[in-house]
Amino acid sequence: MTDSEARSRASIGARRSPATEKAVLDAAESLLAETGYSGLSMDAVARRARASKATVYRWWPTRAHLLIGVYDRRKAQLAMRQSGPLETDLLDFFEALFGLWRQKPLGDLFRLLIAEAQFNPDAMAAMTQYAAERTRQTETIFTAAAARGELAPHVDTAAAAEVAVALAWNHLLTNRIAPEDEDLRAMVSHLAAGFTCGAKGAAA
Amino acid sequence: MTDSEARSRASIGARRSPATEKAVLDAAESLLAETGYSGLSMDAVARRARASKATVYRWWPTRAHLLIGVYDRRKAQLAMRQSGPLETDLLDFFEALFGLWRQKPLGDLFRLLIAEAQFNPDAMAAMTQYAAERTRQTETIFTAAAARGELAPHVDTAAAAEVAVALAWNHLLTNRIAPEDEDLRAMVSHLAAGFTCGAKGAAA
Amino acid sequence: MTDSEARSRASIGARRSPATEKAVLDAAESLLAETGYSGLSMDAVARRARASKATVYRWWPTRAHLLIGVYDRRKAQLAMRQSGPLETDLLDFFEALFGLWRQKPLGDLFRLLIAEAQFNPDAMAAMTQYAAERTRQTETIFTAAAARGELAPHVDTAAAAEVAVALAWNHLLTNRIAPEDEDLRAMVSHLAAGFTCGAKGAAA
Amino acid sequence: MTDSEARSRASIGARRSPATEKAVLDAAESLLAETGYSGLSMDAVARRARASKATVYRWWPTRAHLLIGVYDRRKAQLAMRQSGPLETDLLDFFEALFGLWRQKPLGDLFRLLIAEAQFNPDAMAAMTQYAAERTRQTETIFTAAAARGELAPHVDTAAAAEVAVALAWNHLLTNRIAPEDEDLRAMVSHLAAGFTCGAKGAAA
DNA sequence: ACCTAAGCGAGACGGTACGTCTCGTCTTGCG
DNA sequence: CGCAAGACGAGACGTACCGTCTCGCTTAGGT
Repeated sequence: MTDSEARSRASIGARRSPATEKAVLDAAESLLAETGYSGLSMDAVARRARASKATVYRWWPTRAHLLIGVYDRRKAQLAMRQSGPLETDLLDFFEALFGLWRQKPLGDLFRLLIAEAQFNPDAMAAMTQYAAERTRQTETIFTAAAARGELAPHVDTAAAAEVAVALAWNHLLTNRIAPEDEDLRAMVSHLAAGFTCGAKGAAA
Repeated sequence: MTDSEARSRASIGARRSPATEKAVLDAAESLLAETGYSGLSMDAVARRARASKATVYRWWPTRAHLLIGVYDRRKAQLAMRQSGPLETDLLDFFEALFGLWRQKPLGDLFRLLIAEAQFNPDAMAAMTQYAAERTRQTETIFTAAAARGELAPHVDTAAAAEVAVALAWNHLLTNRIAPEDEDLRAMVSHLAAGFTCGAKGAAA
Repeated sequence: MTDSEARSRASIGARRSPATEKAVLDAAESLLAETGYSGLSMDAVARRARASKATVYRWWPTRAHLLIGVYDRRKAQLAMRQSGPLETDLLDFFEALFGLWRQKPLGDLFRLLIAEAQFNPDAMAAMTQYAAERTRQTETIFTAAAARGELAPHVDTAAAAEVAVALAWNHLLTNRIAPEDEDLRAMVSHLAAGFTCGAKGAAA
Repeated sequence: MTDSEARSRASIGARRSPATEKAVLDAAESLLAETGYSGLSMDAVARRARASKATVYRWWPTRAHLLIGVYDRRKAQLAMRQSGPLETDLLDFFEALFGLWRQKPLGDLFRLLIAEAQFNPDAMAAMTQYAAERTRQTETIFTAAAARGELAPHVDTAAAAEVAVALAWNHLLTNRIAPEDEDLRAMVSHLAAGFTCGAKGAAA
């Protein structure tokens, strides 16, 4: 956004200005990248976006809303493969997810969202909704495995997805999403064994 | 007595004052309980503890250090029973842990510690250390089950403990630690099944 | 530049609040009267004026500016009589000036201004400007005396005024502005003699 | 003062340590030179002198006492010549005095002493005493002139000295002690004329 | 030779002011 | 009416200095 753009962004009347929205979210994102979450103040965002504080507050009442706004623009789809066997699919899933989180600023954004959710109900709602979506998506790995007869009879696909997601979060929140992690391979192997043991088509 | 308290708080010379340390941590804890994390400002703590800001900063350089300080005083031991069978032990574990977290301010304290760890390396270190300790403790459930021959041959006790802890965290961070949760019972049952399936002594 | 002009014309923002200005100067003045210069802290002024520190700092960047602000509101005109003879006029001048300085808080205000000027260039500028004004005013005593033919031929009116003002300051700074001072009368008599000796109309 | 000197300066028993006194005054003086009066804090002096704050406070209860202490070590004698005529002697006096004040840190020291005296009674006492001494010294110029018959009959030597000193102060406090000042020459000439006019031996 | 008393460096302590920053609200005038 | 600009009250930030205190030491001078 250049200065002249900013200057021309005065008002479009009694409607929300898309140019301002973009300017504000751009400012928020660049501030996050440059100075971290602590640098994401409403003042700084307004200043950098050449927006008035009133405007920022009108559309993003708290800094958590800004975080969510940036996050929503950025959140990416994860390509899920369910070609089997389960262990391979699970490893693919974890590696794809960790790879996504390793891209700046996606992983940090999600960490911050989880952290913010511990204080802020709005952030909690946004985070919960996203988590549910991700869990549902993850569940497809297990429904596909079930269709292939790989799953043990006791396995509930939703519960299995929750276990996988919980482990992924745990790694994110404790800074263990580095690539080529041998522990990750062992963990996935162990997990798959628990879900497939006793199934007829296991590891077939 | 106020007088002797006051006099003993006056000064003990060029050594750290234990009375002040207690006063500051008490103040921090009560502020956390009353006004939440956002109310835990260095100013407010110093004011309530009748300590000078310099003293607070001398020993607790950031608000995260205060959080860790309060948390360290409060962190409780969890009574672990390994009488078997595994499913019962696991349910006991989750219910005891969630019960602990439901006590004010323990659960919030740990949530805040995890959240703070996402920005603050000191908090991350404290949190990581505590998490490791808790995971090791949790592992005993599984080693006992293994000794009883309940565990499936593929199960690694450390990995199993990590799964259990990750699930517990996930529930805490998404506000699902309410008592008498039927989902919890189902989850534990599902988990135990994965760990025991195929073992000779399973559900014996 | 057209660009900056355009931007500056786009919006002028909110205006300075006169009520706040008065409240701050009132607070500063009352604090000076009650607790002296050392009690004139920015914090205390903001507190008493129910103004935010940012506001105080916005308009009075240092406590010297507050001092100057209070002083500017208070500085009084001195009624000068030039009815002659010079000795009477001079005595009138010193007694009127010392009388003014004896009124709380004027004398202290000026002493503080002179003291502050020894560290602070802003205070020095304000003080210098005021001193020049006062000296010019004082000079009228001597120009009137010259018009009446009372002055010795060697006397430069500006230099004479400087001598008078320097003596007045000296008395202020060494705490000798008490009323009915016999020394003052002697000093003035001596001074007048030096300025008039040898003049045709002297003491006529 | 080297570090080892400082370390060996532990104590000489139940009497005041001259080494410490020197170290403290040296520290105060160098701080004044480097950072001005505002940098002359008790903490900084103690730190630089490797003295304890208690020791500094024991012997110099306020920072004004430090100022006076430094000033007393530094104050210099002024060589006074009374060879006549008065105008030359006066010009010599002013030029010698201004030359002294122009030497770092003497002029600033005296300005600060006068400023400090406006708040602090101790500083006022020290300053008053020094001023009296200087005035008495200055008076010798006029008594010598009187002995030579240069003085007009109305002139009181004490009053004349006060006028001279007041003018000198005025120049110091308003930053007009630069060398080779033509105004100074005019002022002195004017002053001398006032003191000598009508005397038999004037300009003899 | 011992004892007492004071001075000493060190630095923790309760306070409080510093000057800056952010918060969320409000006001002003342009488009 | 939305907008940029920005003043405002409130108050936290982290640093610095205030003056007081205790600590453990060193040493002078009296016993």
